[in-house]
Amino acid sequence: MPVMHSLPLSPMVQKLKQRSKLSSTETDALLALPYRFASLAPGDYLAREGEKAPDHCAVLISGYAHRSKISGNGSRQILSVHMRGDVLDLENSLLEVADHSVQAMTYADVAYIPLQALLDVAGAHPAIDTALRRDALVDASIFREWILNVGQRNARQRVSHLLCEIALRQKDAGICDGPDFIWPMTQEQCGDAAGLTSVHVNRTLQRLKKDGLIAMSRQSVTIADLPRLQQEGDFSRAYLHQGAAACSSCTSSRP
Amino acid sequence: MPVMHSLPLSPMVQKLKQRSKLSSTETDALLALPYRFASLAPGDYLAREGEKAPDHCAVLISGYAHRSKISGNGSRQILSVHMRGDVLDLENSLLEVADHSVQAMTYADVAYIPLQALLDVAGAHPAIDTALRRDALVDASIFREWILNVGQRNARQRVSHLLCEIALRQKDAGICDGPDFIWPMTQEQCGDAAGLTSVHVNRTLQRLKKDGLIAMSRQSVTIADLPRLQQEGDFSRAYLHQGAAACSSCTSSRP
DNA sequence: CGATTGATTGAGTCGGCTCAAGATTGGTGG
DNA sequence: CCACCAATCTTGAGCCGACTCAATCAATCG
Repeated sequence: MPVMHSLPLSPMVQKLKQRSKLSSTETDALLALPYRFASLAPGDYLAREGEKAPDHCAVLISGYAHRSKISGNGSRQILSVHMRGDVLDLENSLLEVADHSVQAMTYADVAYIPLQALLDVAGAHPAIDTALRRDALVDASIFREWILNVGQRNARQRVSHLLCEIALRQKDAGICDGPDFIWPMTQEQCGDAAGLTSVHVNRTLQRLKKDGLIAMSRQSVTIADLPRLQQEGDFSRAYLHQGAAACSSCTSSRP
Repeated sequence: MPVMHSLPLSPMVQKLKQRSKLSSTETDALLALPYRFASLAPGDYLAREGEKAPDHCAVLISGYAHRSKISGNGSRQILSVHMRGDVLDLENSLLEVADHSVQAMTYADVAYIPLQALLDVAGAHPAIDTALRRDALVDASIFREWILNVGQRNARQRVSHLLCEIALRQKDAGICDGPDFIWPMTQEQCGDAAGLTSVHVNRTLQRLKKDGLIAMSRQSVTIADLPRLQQEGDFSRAYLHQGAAACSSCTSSRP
């Protein structure tokens, strides 16, 4: 279990600071935002496709969540995966009606911030406004990479790419550091994220194990050979738009 | 052929007004923005993946453009299609380095607006800021729908869905009205957008024709049976977020 | 006019799906 | 502590949608 911060919103602030410069005044303004705390169980909804958009914005304090849409024939597509520090509902809140659902994937804690309070703080501090806008743009960049992932890559590449993204983002978020990281999804969910069936995900993961790229236990994954997994998954971290802090040794090689 | 407005930026203003309320002062401020006019040929780049993000923002005045990314094995994924009135480069400009390319698909006219000028106008007029932010969120919503499209639907559904989206958006943009609309893409590009090969797109289109859903000539498509095509393509226009201009909780407030 | 790009057609192949049956695992209550 | 149940994971066999590889036809344009 992740360590609980004395200030629940600090993971969010930390994340925003990685891409945008924030003064201590601005940091304090964010940390002082009002919020309502809630604990969620796996499957609990933060927003529902088709319903009126909520008038608050949720920040993930611990645990994992995902966005998803359901197609007409009933199949589910997972659109993104979220973790500690991620801002979840600005996407839906500023539009009239939610175009996708947001659900907890694990037990999770969230802070609901009244939308108006967040907008007021952004209005008072241009740097915060920029930081939030940039955060939304990075989300959009990740969506674009996922279109490429499901549209152009084969099963092995898709699964490898997803593994790399979750691992890298956990590292960036300070959730874990070494080659081991938390794998919050079932194979079914992994399939829904990659546009594959769970059966095929299973077989693909087995092959990755056999080839010495990863090792899995129930709740976590060990990446045995990150450079090779990145290459296999055609993964380049550029789309995550993490600042210049990126270590060149972690960057992969896409021509 | 679209009528050239005396004020080149008016298609953009028109589009923003469909989702956000703008006063005449704000409208005038947008129309008075400085810009540099340019004519592009098919294939010309507005931004290149991997290059430093441009310091201007492009507005499409006429013609069509698309966003794309190239995968490691050289295949291209088209991420979105754009038409008259669309704001193109805010996505890339506010981040350090472009994560995708933007190219003209047809002969096209664009207005390059200096980024700072646009940001200044947004800073001075909260409603414009909201409108631009909402525009970016709608783009993100379309990305999400495309993930669902390539991830969960079969070839016939994907192509039908794409046809519906282009047709509906052209109608919303006032480019055409009846069942006929402009089809700006080659079958190759259609394939890259849908995650299919051009060969399979060809066969899929033929079947749609044979089934009486569409009729095609070189540069345009006639949708013979829109309701049925929408049903075939599992298309619901909700994700385009048209007609949200009355979102009371959003319009009045914003930093 | 060739030359080039885009559309069309055919035949053969395969990656990932479907369907169906077990094997593990984790949680629950007696 | 064990029995039981519900998810989840695993494995096998067969099939099909979409791809690949080629060749041909049609349109556009210097």
